[in-house]
Amino acid sequence: MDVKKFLEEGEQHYLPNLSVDIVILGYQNGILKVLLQKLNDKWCLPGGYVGIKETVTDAAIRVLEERTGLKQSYLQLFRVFGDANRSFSKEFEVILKKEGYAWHKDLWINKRFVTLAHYALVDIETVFPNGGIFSLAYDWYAIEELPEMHMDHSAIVVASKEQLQKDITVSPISFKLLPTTFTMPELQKLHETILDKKLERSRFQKKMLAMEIFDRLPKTKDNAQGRKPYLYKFKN
Amino acid sequence: MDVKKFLEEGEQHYLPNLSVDIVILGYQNGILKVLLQKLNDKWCLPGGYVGIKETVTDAAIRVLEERTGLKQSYLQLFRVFGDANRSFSKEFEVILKKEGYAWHKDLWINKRFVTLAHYALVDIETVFPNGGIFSLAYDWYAIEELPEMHMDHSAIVVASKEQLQKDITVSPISFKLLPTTFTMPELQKLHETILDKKLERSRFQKKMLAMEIFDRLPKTKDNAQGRKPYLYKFKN
DNA sequence: TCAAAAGTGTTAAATATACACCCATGT
DNA sequence: ACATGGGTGTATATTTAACACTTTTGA
Repeated sequence: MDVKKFLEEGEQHYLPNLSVDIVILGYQNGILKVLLQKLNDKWCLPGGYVGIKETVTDAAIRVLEERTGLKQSYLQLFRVFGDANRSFSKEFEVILKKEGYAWHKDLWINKRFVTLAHYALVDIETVFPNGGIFSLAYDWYAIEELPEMHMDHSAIVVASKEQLQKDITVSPISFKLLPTTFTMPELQKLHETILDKKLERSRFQKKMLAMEIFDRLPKTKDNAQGRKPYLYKFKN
Repeated sequence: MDVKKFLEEGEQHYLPNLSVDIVILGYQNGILKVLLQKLNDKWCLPGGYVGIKETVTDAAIRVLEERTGLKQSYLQLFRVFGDANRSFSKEFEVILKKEGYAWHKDLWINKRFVTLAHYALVDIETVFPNGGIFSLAYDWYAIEELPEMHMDHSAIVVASKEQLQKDITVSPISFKLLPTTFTMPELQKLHETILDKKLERSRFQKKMLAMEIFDRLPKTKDNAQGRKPYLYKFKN
């Protein structure tokens, strides 16, 4: 869809005042990262709108696929941001005027939007990022070193991390951030990164293995020195 | 606000396609109950819409107060129901025609609505129920014996109970369903009702007291026989 | 053969569970 | 005084935590 059509006809296709934002989380070099896109001079979360005949869940899946190329990922609605003056009107005014589109204040995208905030866990190496029709650029940012972001989007990122911290202690989902095969030390490092604290090696390993959701494969050899750890993959 | 004005001017005051539903939970005679209102021939949840300049949270608080008279209650958004064809158009058609209002299919309330499902915990004795402008009646129903309900509203009730079951095992909120003072046996009975299982007396008591969030008062005497249990109230 | 990292075991502490015992009250 | 229900203690099992020991590997 091109921008002109999106601006003029969008309100016929999407529910007004409702958006879907996705904190797409990846993990690389021991750092938790978020996929952001540049809009005007600041950054924002990948997002989109809910089609008039589209389920909210389907909208989130679609947006995630549009931005990453991934069809199957862990995707979870975790909060609703519904402040009374949540609006991108200022941002759109600048960018649309700059790009030469006919901006006017009654455009549907200028309205107040309640957003359904999701987070997604992806294997960063399998992602083919795509910035969408408006953004000038996209990039992965360390979640602890966010750039200046529009509106409440950095708060949404922070909230997603807090939610993820709760979720991984209850439910085994962290491996979704890793390649299909990984070692226990790698999984432990990931947990430590998410939880911002050291975990005890023996206990962590036992807890993970006790769930019996991982299959042990032969060994890896990517370590500088010391014993080579086993590789695991998620069962089924 | 009267019905005519609500129908004609509502779309100027509320966000379209977005509603707030609240599962208002009370506890009486050892039974968990939901406050429902009658719309046409079936029942539905108390609900409302989000004012154009109103926070989502404020909208939920307002709806809860409108229906119960309560200003301070435990209120929690727990899920979003966003199916593509969620609409009350059929219900509104019947009821509005019956009541003699000018119904037409393009009325804003006939559209598809994404609903933000909340649950509230209230002391049932302090509630002054109010059915709102459309309903013919309101009543407390045992959560296990729901009447026929509109659309997905019974699914929302069921989902709220599941959420509550998770929440009370993690966070001490159950007492919000009781009067300001209560006994441990009463609190235990409440938990058993919510969780649908028996709990061991000694352990339950110790767990509750270990949290140190309740103050022990003198005794009660409402028991038929046996030793009188202590009364407790929530600290602060 | 030694250091580093991974895997496993062993013991102690903390929690959870089951049940027993004592206390207060009405009949 | 005894049956009933409430409060507390105790002994056991289970889970969590801390740390030690062993194995594998590269230098």
